Amino acid sequence: MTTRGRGLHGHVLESLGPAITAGEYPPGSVLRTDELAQRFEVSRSVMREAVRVLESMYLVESRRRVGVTVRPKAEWNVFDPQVIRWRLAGADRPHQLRSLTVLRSAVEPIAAGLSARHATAAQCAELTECALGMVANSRGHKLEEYLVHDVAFHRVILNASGNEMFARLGDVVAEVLAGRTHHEVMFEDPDPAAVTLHVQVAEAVRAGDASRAEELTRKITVGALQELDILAP
Amino acid sequence: MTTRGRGLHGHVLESLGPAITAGEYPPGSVLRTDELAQRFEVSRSVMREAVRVLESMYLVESRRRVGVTVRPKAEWNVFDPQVIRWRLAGADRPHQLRSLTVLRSAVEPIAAGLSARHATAAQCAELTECALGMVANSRGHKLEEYLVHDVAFHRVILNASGNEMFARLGDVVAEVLAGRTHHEVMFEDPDPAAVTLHVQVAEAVRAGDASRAEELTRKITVGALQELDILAP
DNA sequence: GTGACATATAAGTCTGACTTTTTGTTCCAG
DNA sequence: CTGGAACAAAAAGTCAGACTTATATGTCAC
Repeated sequence: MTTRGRGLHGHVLESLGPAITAGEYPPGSVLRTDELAQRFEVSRSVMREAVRVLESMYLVESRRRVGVTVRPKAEWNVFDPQVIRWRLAGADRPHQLRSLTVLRSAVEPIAAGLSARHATAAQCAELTECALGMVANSRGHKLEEYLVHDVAFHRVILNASGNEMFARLGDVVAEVLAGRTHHEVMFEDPDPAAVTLHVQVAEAVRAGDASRAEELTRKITVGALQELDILAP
Repeated sequence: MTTRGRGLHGHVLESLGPAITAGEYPPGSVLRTDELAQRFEVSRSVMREAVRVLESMYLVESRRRVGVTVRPKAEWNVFDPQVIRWRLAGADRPHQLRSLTVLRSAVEPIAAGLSARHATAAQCAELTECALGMVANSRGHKLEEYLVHDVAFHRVILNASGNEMFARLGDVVAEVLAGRTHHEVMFEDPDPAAVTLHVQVAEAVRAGDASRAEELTRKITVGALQELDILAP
Protein backbone atom coordinates (compact mmCIF):
# COMPACT_ATOMS: atom_id res chain seq x y z
CA MET A 1 0.00 0.00 0.00
CA THR A 2 2.76 2.42 0.95
CA THR A 3 4.51 1.50 -2.25
CA ARG A 4 6.50 4.70 -2.38
CA GLY A 5 9.91 3.17 -2.68
CA ARG A 6 10.22 4.50 -6.16
CA GLY A 7 13.85 4.89 -6.93
CA LEU A 8 16.77 5.24 -4.61
CA HIS A 9 15.67 8.58 -3.23
CA GLY A 10 12.35 7.00 -2.25
CA HIS A 11 14.19 4.29 -0.41
CA VAL A 12 16.24 6.85 1.46
CA LEU A 13 13.08 8.77 2.36
CA GLU A 14 11.44 5.71 3.79
CA SER A 15 14.32 5.38 6.17
CA LEU A 16 15.11 9.02 6.90
CA GLY A 17 11.55 10.32 7.08
CA PRO A 18 10.37 8.03 9.88
CA ALA A 19 13.62 8.66 11.75
CA ILE A 20 13.00 12.39 11.74
CA THR A 21 9.30 12.24 12.59
CA ALA A 22 10.10 9.79 15.37
CA GLY A 23 12.35 12.41 16.90
CA GLU A 24 15.47 10.38 16.32
CA TYR A 25 16.99 13.59 15.04
CA PRO A 26 15.55 16.20 17.42
CA PRO A 27 14.64 19.63 16.03
CA GLY A 28 17.72 21.71 15.53
CA SER A 29 19.84 18.69 14.65
CA VAL A 30 22.17 19.32 11.78
CA LEU A 31 22.73 16.73 9.09
CA ARG A 32 25.17 16.96 6.23
CA THR A 33 24.18 15.89 2.78
CA ASP A 34 27.52 14.26 2.05
CA GLU A 35 27.53 12.29 5.25
CA LEU A 36 23.96 11.11 4.65
CA ALA A 37 24.87 10.12 1.10
CA GLN A 38 27.69 7.99 2.44
CA ARG A 39 25.57 6.48 5.16
CA PHE A 40 22.84 5.43 2.75
CA GLU A 41 25.35 4.52 0.06
CA VAL A 42 23.84 6.72 -2.61
CA SER A 43 25.23 9.54 -4.68
CA ARG A 44 24.92 13.11 -3.57
CA SER A 45 22.42 13.82 -6.35
CA VAL A 46 20.06 11.20 -5.00
CA MET A 47 20.48 12.41 -1.45
CA ARG A 48 19.84 15.96 -2.55
CA GLU A 49 16.55 14.91 -4.12
CA ALA A 50 15.53 13.24 -0.88
CA VAL A 51 16.43 16.35 1.07
CA ARG A 52 14.35 18.47 -1.29
CA VAL A 53 11.33 16.31 -0.61
CA LEU A 54 11.86 16.50 3.14
CA GLU A 55 12.18 20.24 2.73
CA SER A 56 8.86 20.43 0.89
CA MET A 57 7.31 18.65 3.87
CA TYR A 58 8.79 21.34 6.12
CA LEU A 59 10.60 18.63 8.07
CA VAL A 60 14.03 20.08 7.40
CA GLU A 61 15.61 23.26 6.14
CA SER A 62 18.72 23.29 4.03
CA ARG A 63 21.06 26.24 4.44
CA ARG A 64 24.45 26.95 2.98
CA ARG A 65 27.45 26.53 5.16
CA VAL A 66 25.21 25.08 7.88
CA GLY A 67 23.72 21.88 6.59
CA VAL A 68 20.30 20.30 6.71
CA THR A 69 18.65 21.24 9.98
CA VAL A 70 15.58 19.53 11.38
CA ARG A 71 12.76 22.02 11.83
CA PRO A 72 10.69 22.25 15.02
CA LYS A 73 7.75 19.90 15.08
CA ALA A 74 5.28 22.78 15.02
CA GLU A 75 6.39 23.64 11.49
CA TRP A 76 6.02 20.18 9.99
CA ASN A 77 3.37 19.81 7.35
CA VAL A 78 1.29 17.42 9.41
CA PHE A 79 -1.26 17.16 6.60
CA ASP A 80 1.17 15.46 4.26
CA PRO A 81 -0.03 11.88 3.83
CA GLN A 82 3.53 10.63 3.93
CA VAL A 83 4.27 12.43 7.18
CA ILE A 84 1.05 11.10 8.68
CA ARG A 85 2.00 7.57 7.70
CA TRP A 86 5.48 7.92 9.14
CA ARG A 87 4.13 9.23 12.40
CA LEU A 88 1.48 6.56 12.60
CA ALA A 89 4.19 3.97 12.16
CA GLY A 90 6.37 5.37 14.92
CA ALA A 91 6.37 6.26 18.57
CA ASP A 92 4.18 9.27 17.88
CA ARG A 93 1.33 7.00 16.89
CA PRO A 94 -1.06 7.65 19.81
CA HIS A 95 -0.66 11.39 19.52
CA GLN A 96 -1.13 11.35 15.76
CA LEU A 97 -4.15 9.11 16.12
CA ARG A 98 -5.77 11.52 18.53
CA SER A 99 -5.11 14.51 16.26
CA LEU A 100 -6.65 12.71 13.34
CA THR A 101 -9.68 11.58 15.30
CA VAL A 102 -10.33 15.13 16.44
CA LEU A 103 -9.98 16.27 12.84
CA ARG A 104 -12.47 13.61 11.84
CA SER A 105 -14.90 14.82 14.50
CA ALA A 106 -14.76 18.25 12.92
CA VAL A 107 -14.83 17.33 9.26
CA GLU A 108 -17.02 14.27 8.88
CA PRO A 109 -20.27 15.68 10.29
CA ILE A 110 -20.04 18.67 7.95
CA ALA A 111 -19.14 16.35 5.09
CA ALA A 112 -22.17 14.20 5.83
CA GLY A 113 -24.40 17.25 5.85
CA LEU A 114 -23.04 18.33 2.49
CA SER A 115 -23.45 14.80 1.14
CA ALA A 116 -27.13 14.89 2.00
CA ARG A 117 -27.39 17.85 -0.35
CA HIS A 118 -24.98 16.87 -3.09
CA ALA A 119 -24.82 13.07 -3.22
CA THR A 120 -25.79 11.47 -6.52
CA ALA A 121 -28.13 8.51 -6.72
CA ALA A 122 -25.17 6.24 -7.34
CA GLN A 123 -23.39 7.54 -4.27
CA CYS A 124 -26.52 7.04 -2.15
CA ALA A 125 -26.75 3.49 -3.40
CA GLU A 126 -23.09 2.84 -2.65
CA LEU A 127 -23.54 4.30 0.80
CA THR A 128 -26.45 2.05 1.73
CA GLU A 129 -24.55 -0.88 0.27
CA CYS A 130 -21.62 -0.10 2.56
CA ALA A 131 -23.93 0.25 5.56
CA LEU A 132 -25.55 -3.09 4.80
CA GLY A 133 -22.11 -4.64 4.45
CA MET A 134 -21.22 -3.33 7.88
CA VAL A 135 -24.39 -4.82 9.35
CA ALA A 136 -23.74 -8.14 7.68
CA ASN A 137 -20.26 -8.37 9.17
CA SER A 138 -20.95 -6.82 12.54
CA ARG A 139 -21.15 -10.15 14.33
CA GLY A 140 -19.00 -13.22 14.40
CA HIS A 141 -15.49 -11.75 14.45
CA LYS A 142 -15.54 -10.78 10.81
CA LEU A 143 -13.50 -7.70 11.62
CA GLU A 144 -11.65 -7.51 8.31
CA GLU A 145 -14.79 -7.60 6.21
CA TYR A 146 -16.40 -5.07 8.53
CA LEU A 147 -13.40 -2.76 8.16
CA VAL A 148 -13.58 -2.81 4.37
CA HIS A 149 -17.16 -1.61 4.40
CA ASP A 150 -16.54 0.89 7.17
CA VAL A 151 -13.68 2.48 5.23
CA ALA A 152 -15.72 2.52 2.05
CA PHE A 153 -18.62 4.15 3.88
CA HIS A 154 -16.57 7.06 5.15
CA ARG A 155 -14.84 7.44 1.81
CA VAL A 156 -18.17 7.81 0.05
CA ILE A 157 -19.32 10.41 2.56
CA LEU A 158 -16.15 12.43 2.11
CA ASN A 159 -16.27 12.18 -1.68
CA ALA A 160 -19.98 12.90 -1.95
CA SER A 161 -19.55 16.09 0.07
CA GLY A 162 -18.33 17.70 -3.11
CA ASN A 163 -15.43 19.30 -1.28
CA GLU A 164 -12.11 18.31 -2.75
CA MET A 165 -10.26 18.84 0.53
CA PHE A 166 -12.65 16.63 2.43
CA ALA A 167 -12.31 14.02 -0.30
CA ARG A 168 -8.55 13.95 0.13
CA LEU A 169 -8.97 12.97 3.78
CA GLY A 170 -10.34 9.60 2.70
CA ASP A 171 -6.93 7.96 2.82
CA VAL A 172 -6.23 9.31 6.27
CA VAL A 173 -9.56 8.16 7.66
CA ALA A 174 -8.92 4.77 6.11
CA GLU A 175 -5.63 4.54 7.90
CA VAL A 176 -7.17 5.52 11.23
CA LEU A 177 -9.91 2.94 10.91
CA ALA A 178 -7.47 0.27 9.80
CA GLY A 179 -5.25 1.13 12.75
CA ARG A 180 -8.14 0.71 15.15
CA THR A 181 -8.77 -2.79 13.86
CA HIS A 182 -5.17 -3.91 13.51
CA HIS A 183 -3.05 -2.16 16.11
CA GLU A 184 -5.42 -1.09 18.87
CA VAL A 185 -7.37 -3.54 20.91
CA MET A 186 -10.49 -4.62 19.09
CA PHE A 187 -11.11 -8.19 20.04
CA GLU A 188 -14.85 -7.89 20.24
CA ASP A 189 -17.33 -7.20 17.50
CA PRO A 190 -17.97 -3.53 16.71
CA ASP A 191 -20.41 -1.56 18.83
CA PRO A 192 -23.95 -2.30 17.60
CA ALA A 193 -24.97 1.29 18.27
CA ALA A 194 -22.26 2.55 15.90
CA VAL A 195 -23.42 0.15 13.20
CA THR A 196 -26.97 1.40 13.54
CA LEU A 197 -25.79 4.98 13.32
CA HIS A 198 -24.07 4.26 10.00
CA VAL A 199 -27.28 2.80 8.61
CA GLN A 200 -29.19 5.84 9.77
CA VAL A 201 -26.66 8.21 8.22
CA ALA A 202 -27.08 6.42 4.91
CA GLU A 203 -30.84 6.86 5.23
CA ALA A 204 -30.56 10.53 6.11
CA VAL A 205 -28.25 11.22 3.17
CA ARG A 206 -30.59 9.37 0.84
CA ALA A 207 -33.51 11.40 2.21
CA GLY A 208 -31.55 14.62 1.75
CA ASP A 209 -31.85 15.44 5.45
CA ALA A 210 -28.64 17.40 5.96
CA SER A 211 -28.97 18.34 9.59
CA ARG A 212 -29.93 14.79 10.57
CA ALA A 213 -27.00 13.34 8.62
CA GLU A 214 -24.73 15.82 10.33
CA GLU A 215 -25.99 15.07 13.82
CA LEU A 216 -25.85 11.31 13.37
CA THR A 217 -22.31 11.50 12.01
CA ARG A 218 -21.37 13.67 14.95
CA LYS A 219 -22.48 10.85 17.20
CA ILE A 220 -20.27 8.44 15.30
CA THR A 221 -17.19 10.62 15.62
CA VAL A 222 -17.92 11.41 19.26
CA GLY A 223 -17.99 7.67 19.78
CA ALA A 224 -14.61 7.35 18.11
CA LEU A 225 -13.24 10.03 20.43
CA GLN A 226 -14.63 8.33 23.51
CA GLU A 227 -13.20 5.04 22.36
CA LEU A 228 -9.82 6.74 22.19
CA ASP A 229 -10.23 8.16 25.69
CA ILE A 230 -10.94 4.71 27.05
CA LEU A 231 -7.81 3.31 25.45
CA ALA A 232 -5.52 6.22 26.36
CA PRO A 233 -7.16 8.37 29.03
CA MET B 1 5.64 36.30 2.13
CA THR B 2 5.82 33.47 -0.36
CA THR B 3 9.58 33.80 -0.22
CA ARG B 4 10.16 30.29 -1.36
CA GLY B 5 12.50 31.10 -4.24
CA ARG B 6 15.28 29.34 -2.43
CA GLY B 7 17.74 28.22 -5.02
CA LEU B 8 17.22 27.57 -8.67
CA HIS B 9 14.89 24.66 -8.14
CA GLY B 10 12.67 26.89 -6.04
CA HIS B 11 12.55 29.39 -8.84
CA VAL B 12 11.56 26.70 -11.30
CA LEU B 13 8.85 25.51 -8.92
CA GLU B 14 7.34 28.94 -8.61
CA SER B 15 6.88 28.97 -12.33
CA LEU B 16 5.99 25.36 -13.02
CA GLY B 17 3.80 24.76 -9.97
CA PRO B 18 1.27 27.50 -10.70
CA ALA B 19 1.23 26.48 -14.36
CA ILE B 20 0.23 22.94 -13.45
CA THR B 21 -2.32 23.87 -10.80
CA ALA B 22 -3.82 26.39 -13.20
CA GLY B 23 -4.44 23.58 -15.63
CA GLU B 24 -1.99 24.92 -18.16
CA TYR B 25 -0.74 21.37 -18.45
CA PRO B 26 -3.94 19.33 -18.23
CA PRO B 27 -3.88 16.01 -16.37
CA GLY B 28 -2.26 13.36 -18.50
CA SER B 29 0.11 15.82 -20.12
CA VAL B 30 3.60 14.50 -20.49
CA LEU B 31 6.63 16.64 -19.79
CA ARG B 32 10.22 15.68 -20.30
CA THR B 33 12.84 16.57 -17.75
CA ASP B 34 15.45 17.47 -20.33
CA GLU B 35 13.12 19.71 -22.25
CA LEU B 36 12.02 21.45 -19.06
CA ALA B 37 15.62 21.91 -18.03
CA GLN B 38 16.32 23.61 -21.35
CA ARG B 39 13.22 25.76 -21.15
CA PHE B 40 14.05 27.02 -17.68
CA GLU B 41 17.76 27.20 -18.47
CA VAL B 42 18.83 25.06 -15.55
CA SER B 43 20.77 21.85 -15.33
CA ARG B 44 19.05 18.49 -15.29
CA SER B 45 19.99 18.00 -11.62
CA VAL B 46 18.12 21.13 -10.63
CA MET B 47 15.13 20.21 -12.74
CA ARG B 48 15.08 16.74 -11.26
CA GLU B 49 14.93 18.22 -7.76
CA ALA B 50 12.00 20.37 -8.80
CA VAL B 51 10.23 17.35 -10.28
CA ARG B 52 10.79 15.42 -7.05
CA VAL B 53 9.06 18.15 -5.09
CA LEU B 54 6.14 18.26 -7.52
CA GLU B 55 5.97 14.51 -7.18
CA SER B 56 5.79 14.73 -3.38
CA MET B 57 2.82 17.07 -3.84
CA TYR B 58 1.20 14.41 -6.00
CA LEU B 59 0.96 16.91 -8.84
CA VAL B 60 3.01 14.79 -11.22
CA GLU B 61 4.26 11.27 -11.56
CA SER B 62 7.63 10.45 -13.06
CA ARG B 63 7.94 7.21 -14.95
CA ARG B 64 10.74 5.73 -16.96
CA ARG B 65 10.53 5.82 -20.70
CA VAL B 66 7.36 7.91 -20.39
CA GLY B 67 8.27 11.17 -18.76
CA VAL B 68 6.74 13.36 -16.13
CA THR B 69 2.96 13.08 -16.38
CA VAL B 70 0.54 15.46 -14.71
CA ARG B 71 -1.73 13.60 -12.32
CA PRO B 72 -5.51 14.08 -12.24
CA LYS B 73 -6.61 16.92 -10.03
CA ALA B 74 -8.34 14.56 -7.62
CA GLU B 75 -4.97 13.14 -6.60
CA TRP B 76 -3.26 16.43 -5.84
CA ASN B 77 -2.31 17.02 -2.24
CA VAL B 78 -4.66 19.96 -1.84
CA PHE B 79 -3.55 20.39 1.77
CA ASP B 80 -0.03 21.35 0.79
CA PRO B 81 0.38 25.03 1.66
CA GLN B 82 2.34 25.61 -1.51
CA VAL B 83 -0.35 24.05 -3.67
CA ILE B 84 -3.00 26.10 -1.89
CA ARG B 85 -1.04 29.27 -2.54
CA TRP B 86 -0.55 28.42 -6.19
CA ARG B 87 -4.23 27.74 -6.67
CA LEU B 88 -5.24 30.87 -4.80
CA ALA B 89 -3.01 32.85 -7.12
CA GLY B 90 -4.47 31.35 -10.27
CA ALA B 91 -7.71 30.88 -12.12
CA ASP B 92 -8.81 28.27 -9.60
CA ARG B 93 -9.00 30.92 -6.91
CA PRO B 94 -12.79 31.03 -6.39
CA HIS B 95 -13.03 27.28 -6.18
CA GLN B 96 -10.09 27.00 -3.79
CA LEU B 97 -11.51 29.81 -1.68
CA ARG B 98 -14.79 28.00 -1.33
CA SER B 99 -13.13 24.72 -0.38
CA LEU B 100 -11.11 26.46 2.29
CA THR B 101 -14.09 28.33 3.67
CA VAL B 102 -16.04 25.10 3.98
CA LEU B 103 -13.05 23.54 5.71
CA ARG B 104 -12.98 26.50 8.07
CA SER B 105 -16.67 26.04 8.83
CA ALA B 106 -15.91 22.50 9.90
CA VAL B 107 -12.70 23.04 11.82
CA GLU B 108 -12.93 26.40 13.54
CA PRO B 109 -16.03 25.75 15.67
CA ILE B 110 -14.50 22.56 17.01
CA ALA B 111 -11.21 24.35 17.54
CA ALA B 112 -12.99 27.09 19.48
CA GLY B 113 -14.70 24.51 21.66
CA LEU B 114 -11.39 22.86 22.41
CA SER B 115 -9.82 26.24 23.12
CA ALA B 116 -12.43 26.91 25.76
CA ARG B 117 -11.13 23.83 27.53
CA HIS B 118 -7.42 24.06 26.87
CA ALA B 119 -6.52 27.73 26.42
CA THR B 120 -3.94 29.12 28.83
CA ALA B 121 -4.42 32.41 30.59
CA ALA B 122 -1.95 34.02 28.21
CA GLN B 123 -3.87 32.74 25.20
CA CYS B 124 -7.15 34.03 26.66
CA ALA B 125 -5.56 37.42 27.16
CA GLU B 126 -4.21 37.45 23.63
CA LEU B 127 -7.61 36.48 22.31
CA THR B 128 -9.45 39.31 24.04
CA GLU B 129 -6.70 41.68 22.92
CA CYS B 130 -7.30 40.60 19.31
CA ALA B 131 -11.05 41.01 19.69
CA LEU B 132 -10.59 44.47 21.12
CA GLY B 133 -8.25 45.32 18.26
CA MET B 134 -10.95 44.25 15.83
CA VAL B 135 -13.51 46.45 17.57
CA ALA B 136 -11.16 49.39 17.57
CA ASN B 137 -10.59 49.11 13.81
CA SER B 138 -14.07 48.08 12.77
CA ARG B 139 -15.04 51.57 11.65
CA GLY B 140 -13.43 54.18 9.47
CA HIS B 141 -11.96 52.10 6.66
CA LYS B 142 -9.11 50.79 8.75
CA LEU B 143 -9.31 47.47 6.90
CA GLU B 144 -5.64 46.61 7.14
CA GLU B 145 -5.47 47.06 10.88
CA TYR B 146 -8.70 45.11 11.26
CA LEU B 147 -7.30 42.27 9.16
CA VAL B 148 -4.20 41.96 11.31
CA HIS B 149 -6.28 41.44 14.44
CA ASP B 150 -8.75 39.18 12.69
CA VAL B 151 -5.96 36.89 11.47
CA ALA B 152 -4.33 36.91 14.89
CA PHE B 153 -7.65 36.04 16.52
CA HIS B 154 -8.21 32.96 14.42
CA ARG B 155 -4.60 31.90 14.78
CA VAL B 156 -4.89 31.99 18.56
CA ILE B 157 -8.07 29.92 18.44
CA LEU B 158 -6.46 27.31 16.21
CA ASN B 159 -3.30 27.19 18.31
CA ALA B 160 -5.09 27.13 21.65
CA SER B 161 -7.15 24.15 20.54
CA GLY B 162 -4.16 22.02 21.37
CA ASN B 163 -4.54 20.12 18.10
CA GLU B 164 -1.41 20.32 15.99
CA MET B 165 -3.33 19.79 12.76
CA PHE B 166 -5.73 22.61 13.53
CA ALA B 167 -2.79 24.81 14.42
CA ARG B 168 -1.21 24.23 11.03
CA LEU B 169 -4.31 25.64 9.35
CA GLY B 170 -3.47 29.07 10.73
CA ASP B 171 -1.52 30.06 7.63
CA VAL B 172 -4.32 28.95 5.35
CA VAL B 173 -6.96 30.84 7.29
CA ALA B 174 -4.70 33.88 7.24
CA GLU B 175 -4.49 33.68 3.49
CA VAL B 176 -8.26 33.36 3.11
CA LEU B 177 -8.90 36.35 5.34
CA ALA B 178 -6.24 38.39 3.59
CA GLY B 179 -7.75 37.46 0.25
CA ARG B 180 -11.15 38.67 1.36
CA THR B 181 -9.72 42.06 2.22
CA HIS B 182 -7.38 42.43 -0.71
CA HIS B 183 -8.81 40.60 -3.71
CA GLU B 184 -12.52 40.31 -3.10
CA VAL B 185 -14.75 43.28 -2.76
CA MET B 186 -14.62 44.70 0.71
CA PHE B 187 -15.06 48.39 0.35
CA GLU B 188 -17.20 48.81 3.42
CA ASP B 189 -16.32 48.31 7.02
CA PRO B 190 -16.67 44.77 8.37
CA ASP B 191 -20.06 43.53 9.48
CA PRO B 192 -20.68 44.77 13.05
CA ALA B 193 -22.44 41.53 13.92
CA ALA B 194 -19.29 39.56 13.02
CA VAL B 195 -17.19 41.83 15.20
CA THR B 196 -19.52 41.30 18.12
CA LEU B 197 -19.39 37.55 17.61
CA HIS B 198 -15.61 37.59 17.86
CA VAL B 199 -15.78 39.46 21.14
CA GLN B 200 -18.32 36.96 22.43
CA VAL B 201 -16.15 34.02 21.38
CA ALA B 202 -13.26 35.49 23.32
CA GLU B 203 -15.53 35.79 26.34
CA ALA B 204 -16.78 32.24 26.00
CA VAL B 205 -13.28 30.83 25.72
CA ARG B 206 -12.18 32.83 28.73
CA ALA B 207 -15.20 31.52 30.65
CA GLY B 208 -14.42 27.97 29.59
CA ASP B 209 -17.82 27.61 27.95
CA ALA B 210 -16.98 25.16 25.19
CA SER B 211 -20.39 24.69 23.61
CA ARG B 212 -21.02 28.43 23.55
CA ALA B 213 -17.63 29.11 21.98
CA GLU B 214 -18.36 26.44 19.41
CA GLU B 215 -21.80 27.78 18.54
CA LEU B 216 -20.64 31.37 18.27
CA THR B 217 -17.75 30.40 16.04
CA ARG B 218 -20.14 28.41 13.91
CA LYS B 219 -22.07 31.61 13.35
CA ILE B 220 -18.89 33.36 12.27
CA THR B 221 -18.00 30.70 9.72
CA VAL B 222 -21.57 30.44 8.47
CA GLY B 223 -21.36 34.16 7.88
CA ALA B 224 -18.17 33.67 5.89
CA LEU B 225 -19.92 31.04 3.78
CA GLN B 226 -22.90 33.29 3.13
CA GLU B 227 -20.58 36.12 2.22
CA LEU B 228 -19.04 33.83 -0.38
CA ASP B 229 -22.45 32.88 -1.74
CA ILE B 230 -23.30 36.52 -2.22
CA LEU B 231 -20.10 37.16 -4.13
CA ALA B 232 -20.23 34.01 -6.25
CA PRO B 233 -23.71 32.48 -6.12
C1' DG C 1 34.08 45.84 22.29
C1' DT C 2 33.46 46.80 17.33
C1' DG C 3 34.05 46.65 12.70
C1' DA C 4 36.33 45.02 8.55
C1' DC C 5 38.48 41.32 6.49
C1' DA C 6 39.98 36.58 5.60
C1' DT C 7 39.01 31.76 5.60
C1' DA C 8 36.95 27.50 5.83
C1' DT C 9 32.85 24.94 5.06
C1' DA C 10 28.90 22.87 3.20
C1' DA C 11 25.31 23.52 0.05
C1' DG C 12 24.43 24.62 -4.75
C1' DT C 13 25.24 23.98 -9.65
C1' DC C 14 26.75 22.00 -13.95
C1' DT C 15 28.35 18.50 -17.13
C1' DG C 16 28.96 14.18 -19.22
C1' DA C 17 28.94 9.41 -19.20
C1' DC C 18 26.66 5.44 -18.07
C1' DT C 19 22.62 2.18 -16.47
C1' DT C 20 17.95 0.61 -16.19
C1' DT C 21 13.35 0.22 -17.13
C1' DT C 22 9.64 0.30 -20.10
C1' DT C 23 7.21 0.99 -24.30
C1' DG C 24 6.32 0.13 -28.94
C1' DT C 25 7.64 -2.14 -33.01
C1' DT C 26 9.17 -5.66 -35.77
C1' DC C 27 9.26 -10.11 -37.22
C1' DC C 28 8.63 -14.86 -37.24
C1' DA C 29 5.77 -18.99 -36.13
C1' DG C 30 1.38 -20.88 -35.91
C1' DC D 1 -4.40 -12.84 -39.67
C1' DT D 2 -2.95 -13.50 -34.92
C1' DG D 3 0.07 -13.88 -31.07
C1' DG D 4 4.05 -13.83 -28.81
C1' DA D 5 9.00 -13.26 -28.46
C1' DA D 6 12.91 -10.65 -29.49
C1' DC D 7 14.69 -6.18 -30.21
C1' DA D 8 15.52 -1.27 -30.35
C1' DA D 9 14.79 3.26 -28.78
C1' DA D 10 13.58 6.62 -25.44
C1' DA D 11 13.47 8.76 -21.22
C1' DA D 12 14.28 8.63 -16.41
C1' DG D 13 17.64 7.18 -13.06
C1' DT D 14 22.28 7.08 -11.19
C1' DC D 15 26.92 8.37 -10.42
C1' DA D 16 31.36 10.92 -10.11
C1' DG D 17 33.95 14.96 -10.25
C1' DA D 18 34.86 19.71 -10.73
C1' DC D 19 33.50 24.03 -9.83
C1' DT D 20 30.74 28.17 -7.67
C1' DT D 21 28.54 30.65 -4.03
C1' DA D 22 26.90 32.00 0.19
C1' DT D 23 27.80 32.41 4.96
C1' DA D 24 29.21 31.41 9.71
C1' DT D 25 33.09 32.10 12.28
C1' DG D 26 37.43 33.43 13.63
C1' DT D 27 41.13 37.08 13.38
C1' DC D 28 43.10 41.29 13.72
C1' DA D 29 43.51 46.14 13.87
C1' DC D 30 41.44 50.04 15.95
